[in-house]
Amino acid sequence: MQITLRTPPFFSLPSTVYSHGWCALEPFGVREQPLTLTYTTQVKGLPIDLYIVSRDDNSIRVTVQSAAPIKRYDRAVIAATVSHMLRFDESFDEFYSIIKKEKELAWIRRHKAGRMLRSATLFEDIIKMIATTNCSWSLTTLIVKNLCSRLGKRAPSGTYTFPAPADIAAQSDTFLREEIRAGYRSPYMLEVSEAVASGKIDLDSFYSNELSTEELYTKLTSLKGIGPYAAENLLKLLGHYDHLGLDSWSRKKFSQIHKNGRKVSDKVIVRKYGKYGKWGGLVFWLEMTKDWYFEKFPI
DNA sequence: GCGTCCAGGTCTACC
DNA sequence: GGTAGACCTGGACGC
Repeated sequence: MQITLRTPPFFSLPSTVYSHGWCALEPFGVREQPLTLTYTTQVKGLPIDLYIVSRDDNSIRVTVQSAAPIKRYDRAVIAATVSHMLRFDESFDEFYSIIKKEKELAWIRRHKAGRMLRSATLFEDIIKMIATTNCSWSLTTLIVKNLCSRLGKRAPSGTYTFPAPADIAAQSDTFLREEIRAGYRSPYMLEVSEAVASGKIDLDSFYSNELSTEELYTKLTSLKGIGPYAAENLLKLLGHYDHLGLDSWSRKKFSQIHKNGRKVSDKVIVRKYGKYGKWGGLVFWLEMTKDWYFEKFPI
């Protein structure tokens, strides 16, 4: 089955796929020539593989592979999932209008960059974000890979879906520590999974337009294991770019780009992007990753 | 090959 | 409110 979706203005599949490290975390995958974003998910319990490619006529084509026929009305569910992951529902007109005034940022417009890839659900993004904290990228990929292969559902291609909240919540702390290699993050992952699975937390409410960035930040940091770094980067995946989401890598990169490698305080970095208002976090991230758009993606 | 040290972000206890 | 130490792992390094 194939689904064709119209893309919004300023959309680029390569720029979205390589916007950050998410495309290297299962159940995402990337194939080259033509660039294809793959993702394993499920509709009504049926595991499916998605293959997303760009077309010349401002559209993308999604090829769906499944072990059983997909119902016609499930096409809308799949289309909504893809639109959500590629941020079709967000407008970047204001962002492009602001950066238009700056020559050094012209490349962003040229590359149609700015849309940051996200998972099918906020739950998946939260667990993945916890897996990025206080460890190497190789450990992050291992934890996520283990979660999928041990607790996800197998799709026709042999890849696995990301586990549902109840699937993680049903596990023991020991299992997550020893089999998933999540270490001390295990109780954090369990707590979030249990809260979501039981309905104690409604993550869909986090997408509400009525919530301010600060209200969302408070909600996110109230979750165990989510501190300033994780919350600020999750905010970006929720469409709020007011905060920078600083971590050791981006601090170092900033000092290399702007201060000749000299150490800089967070206050200095935050001040520099203050002029971009609510888009400051996005300008910061794009500046830090500019070389990815001109050289090879590092992961 | 083995042991040691370090980096990484968040939580908790303490001042 | 600010700070120190613990948490856990992979990788780098020295022997």
